[in-house]
Amino acid sequence: MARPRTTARTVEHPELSEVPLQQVLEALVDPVRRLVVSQLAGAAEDLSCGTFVAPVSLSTLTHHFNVLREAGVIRQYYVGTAKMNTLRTEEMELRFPGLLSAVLAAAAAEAEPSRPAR
Amino acid sequence: MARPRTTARTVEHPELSEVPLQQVLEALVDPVRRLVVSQLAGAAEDLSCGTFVAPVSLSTLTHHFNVLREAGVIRQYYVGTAKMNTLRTEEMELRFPGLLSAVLAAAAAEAEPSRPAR
DNA sequence: AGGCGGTTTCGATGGCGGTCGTACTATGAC
DNA sequence: GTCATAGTACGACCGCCATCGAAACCGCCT
Repeated sequence: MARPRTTARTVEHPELSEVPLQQVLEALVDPVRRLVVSQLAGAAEDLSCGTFVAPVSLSTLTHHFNVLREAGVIRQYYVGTAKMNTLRTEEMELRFPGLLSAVLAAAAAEAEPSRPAR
Repeated sequence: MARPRTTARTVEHPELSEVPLQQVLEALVDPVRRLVVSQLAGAAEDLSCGTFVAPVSLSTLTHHFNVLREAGVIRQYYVGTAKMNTLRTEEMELRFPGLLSAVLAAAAAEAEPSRPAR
C-alpha cells in the first residue's frame, strides 16, 4: 500500500571543489573500489549496495562505499532500506578533467584482454 | 680505454604492455612521487636525481625513483655519476590513454589555486 | 692514488589502511 | 506488534609501505 516514499535518511556528500586530488587517487587505487566503480559505470541505472559483487565482506564493502563517497566519486541515497549508488561523472569531469574516464577506460581495457568491440 | 663502457651501468625497464594499471596507480598515488613526476613534466630536459626538491631524504627519493621506473612512468639512464630521468609520456599514452596527462593536469591545476600566469 | 660527489643498499621503524566478525539500527512486510 | 532485510558501527588484527640513518658503491677529477 504505502509507497516507498523518499526516505528520511540522508547522506553527506562533499563539494567536489573541496576534494583534493590526493583523496580521489587514494579512492581509485584500491582494486575493490575500482571494481565497484567499474560496475557502476557499466550499469544502466543506479545500483544498491547489495547488488555489487566483490571478494570482500559486507562490512568491508560498506567501508569502500564510504571512501568513494567522501572522495566525491559516488553519490548515495536511500530508497527504503536500500542504499543506491551513482557515479558523479559530470562533476568529476569538471573537477579533474579526463581523470575518472581515463581510469575507467584503462580498467575496462585491462579487463578485456583481446576483444576489439562489438 | 676499454670497450664501449660509455655508460657501463644500465637500468632495467619494464615493457609498458606488461605493466598493470594497478601498479601505475600505486606509483602515482604517492604525493612525493607525483611531485617528482610534475617536476619532470615541467622541465625542458631530463633531470638528474639530485636536482629534485622533495621533503624526504635522499635514500627515500631513490626508493621513489625505483617505484616510478618499475611502474613504467619514468626512464632512467646514467651519465657519468649522474642518473638522469625522463617521463615515458608517449608510451604511457599508448598504454593508458589520457591517464598520465589527466593526473599531471590535475596536479598542476591544484598547485596553482587561481593564478593564470605571471 | 686518493678523494669526492652522487647514488644505492640495508635494516629498522612507525603508521596507516584493508580486512574481518559481531553487534546494532532502520525500514518495510506480515 | 514481530520478523526479515539492508546496511552500519565498532574494535581488533595484520601486512605493507614510506621513511630514515649509516654505510657501501661507483665513476670522475686532480
